[in-house]
Amino acid sequence: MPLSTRPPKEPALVPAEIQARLERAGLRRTLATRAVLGLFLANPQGTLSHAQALASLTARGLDINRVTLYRLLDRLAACGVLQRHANDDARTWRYGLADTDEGLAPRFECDACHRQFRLTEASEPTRAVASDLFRTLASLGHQGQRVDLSIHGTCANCVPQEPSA
Amino acid sequence: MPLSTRPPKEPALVPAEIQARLERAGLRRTLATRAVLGLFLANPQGTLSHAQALASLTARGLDINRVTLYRLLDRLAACGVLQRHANDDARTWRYGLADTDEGLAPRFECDACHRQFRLTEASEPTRAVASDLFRTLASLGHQGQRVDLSIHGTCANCVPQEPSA
DNA sequence: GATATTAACGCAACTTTGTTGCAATAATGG
DNA sequence: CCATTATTGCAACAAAGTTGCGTTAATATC
Repeated sequence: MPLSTRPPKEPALVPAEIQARLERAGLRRTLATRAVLGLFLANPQGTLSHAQALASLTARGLDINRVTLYRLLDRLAACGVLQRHANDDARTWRYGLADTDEGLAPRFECDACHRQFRLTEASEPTRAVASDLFRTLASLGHQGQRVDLSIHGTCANCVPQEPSA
Repeated sequence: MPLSTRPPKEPALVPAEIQARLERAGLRRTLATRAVLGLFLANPQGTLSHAQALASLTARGLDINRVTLYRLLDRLAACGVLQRHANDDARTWRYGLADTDEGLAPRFECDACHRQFRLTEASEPTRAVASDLFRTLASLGHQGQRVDLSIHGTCANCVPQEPSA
């Protein structure tokens, strides 16, 4: 069941990899940091906008200032825990857990409900294309560094054929 | 020589495909429309932000209102002549000629000079991945509609090893 | 060619999203 | 416990894009 609607569970254990990045960056363990991290860990393939994250936090009773959240998300992205990218449908940023392994998974966004998640099933071909592109770029004298693959469409929940009610 | 710095040439002939789309959408042939179209046709693989387009127009003596340009770019995107996508480095839109054929050309953006262009050379393996992704999505119950592939890196002009001066 | 219709334009005001300055607070190390 | 300094909250700011509305000018029709 992809794109679950249930709210993410409590903080959860912080994976060693992430813990290490936080420490290396000298980030403190504050209430906000743990809550936000918990948000992303509860749905590792999903992405959240600042507004969505704020709403989730508020919904669970955490009264985090909007500026604080902006800065926290920035910080987490800066130290490599989160990955930030532009939302293609609005002038906003979207954040998701950074790939800890080599996994370069394409992002899928539903144009109806605007939820996003990573397509880990397709990370293999994506990797292949990435290296192909890097080769092509190199032959032209350019230097490729980061490949970003995203697919827009309609998710299972929003496909008209499937009433699901 | 990719990413030429020279200003695009004059209006140029409007390809039939584009002309058809303009007419189908009932767009009028105004000074602004022709000028903007000329901008993109002069560098078919490149993309322009609103600000860049406005600067180019102003530079060649055309005093187009900024709101008018916003609306014109929207209109051209709406009727399928241009393609709009979010700029990954700033909260802005970027416009480029829409692919007329089936080709899904990845976009390359130089993180140093922020110029962008389409990598037409790499469209073959990319095309394969697109249909592959659609299959994967379908098997999960989702419906893929549009694939967007972008690469960030450093372009030949900005690679430190190559002085080029 | 004159006239009516309406897309396109220009201006000003507004909205959304994100950022900055700064004083107050609270993790963390000793 | 105390000092240090990352983090927070507030308010004010800034950039990019949008909306309302009266005016201009393509296009169609006579």
